[in-house]
Amino acid sequence: MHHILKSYFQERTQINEERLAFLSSYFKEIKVNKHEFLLREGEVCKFNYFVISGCLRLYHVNKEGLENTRYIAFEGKFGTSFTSLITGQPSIEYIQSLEKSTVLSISKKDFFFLVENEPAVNIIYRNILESAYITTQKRIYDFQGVDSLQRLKWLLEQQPNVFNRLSNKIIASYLGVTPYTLSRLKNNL
Amino acid sequence: MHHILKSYFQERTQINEERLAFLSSYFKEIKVNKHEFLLREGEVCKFNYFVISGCLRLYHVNKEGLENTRYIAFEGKFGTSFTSLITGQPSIEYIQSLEKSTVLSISKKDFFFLVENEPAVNIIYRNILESAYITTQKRIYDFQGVDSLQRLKWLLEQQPNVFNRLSNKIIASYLGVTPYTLSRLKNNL
DNA sequence: GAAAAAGATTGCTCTAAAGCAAGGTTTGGT
DNA sequence: ACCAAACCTTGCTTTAGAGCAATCTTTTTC
Repeated sequence: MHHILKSYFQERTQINEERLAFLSSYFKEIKVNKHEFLLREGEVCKFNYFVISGCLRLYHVNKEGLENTRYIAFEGKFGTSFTSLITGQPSIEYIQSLEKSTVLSISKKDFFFLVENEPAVNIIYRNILESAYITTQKRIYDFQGVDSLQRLKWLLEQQPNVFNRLSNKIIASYLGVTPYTLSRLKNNL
Repeated sequence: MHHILKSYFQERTQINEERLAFLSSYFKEIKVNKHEFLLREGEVCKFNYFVISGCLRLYHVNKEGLENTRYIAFEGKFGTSFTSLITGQPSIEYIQSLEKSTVLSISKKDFFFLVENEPAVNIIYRNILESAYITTQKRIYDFQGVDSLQRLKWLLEQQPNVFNRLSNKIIASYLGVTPYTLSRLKNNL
């Protein structure tokens, strides 16, 4: 049982060691290389991932071939394409590791079994959805109608990890600007 | 008990008449005029609303005074500032009726009581959060890096109610363009 | 550790959409 | 039904950021 997963549950629920050991038995540790894919567009997402080290990126490629990054899951966070996991439809987004990473993987079936039958996981799932709601509301309001320099400053303040650990190409696709523009913006910081 | 609320629960859960009657007793019908506010920026949100007729708009005003509309709840939908409801923090967004509307209101306390104690409401809440997740993922991917004409076409296809029932000013603030631009775009449809 | 590939920077040009102004239209209040 | 206020449209100007090309730098691979 990984101490990062343990803390994650203990910070958010009252759960005893026995239940923790039980539910953690459903997670399987996997190692992924930099730039490896855990899900590709068109595939149905069958797993939820909890990042132990490294990070996962959720992104979409539009018809013009333009990449759009929606979320980065760093260590200590869950990350998956919940839209595909929930609906069972093929995913429109990719899940890719951006660094050599270790993640815990749990199957969709097991995850939703625990959501129904293990109160702590029910709380965790609600928590994930609520956090996603709050984060996305913030992102919509802070991005729309705001110029790119302000968005960059927002990122620096709100998500310093994204700015410090990831390449400009990824940051640009997160901010919704071209790498050219991002490069220029950095001169104005 | 309102038949629209009844259908809402029956479509999403297995719930009997008795439990339905019980939980519906927590909702109180209120009438609001066009352009009336149910929540203003800075206030803590204390209610969840279910729209019977008319519609509610969730929007934010940024420091430049620019309005940004995030969500429209039409009849048969729940709508509130969940971020403020969940966190207990003052809301950064307004809730305003855009038409003469009838809504069912349930207090935050009662709502979360039912989420914990009435399985159907627990399912409904999860359902609301999951839908919000799916909708917002879609919106982020379909809006970012896409020009304004394509966004307008998307709206027409995905949310015809927004296009048909609301003023251009509101539609523009939903699409993230100025009313000038929207007016011109409509010539290119 | 060298070659290749991917990524970053910067000058220049181009374009989508913002911003302003003025005139026309619709809506709402009394 | 009338007046005021809000809203919509359209011509003109300005601007933020896209797109391309060339060069430089860092990272990956064998």
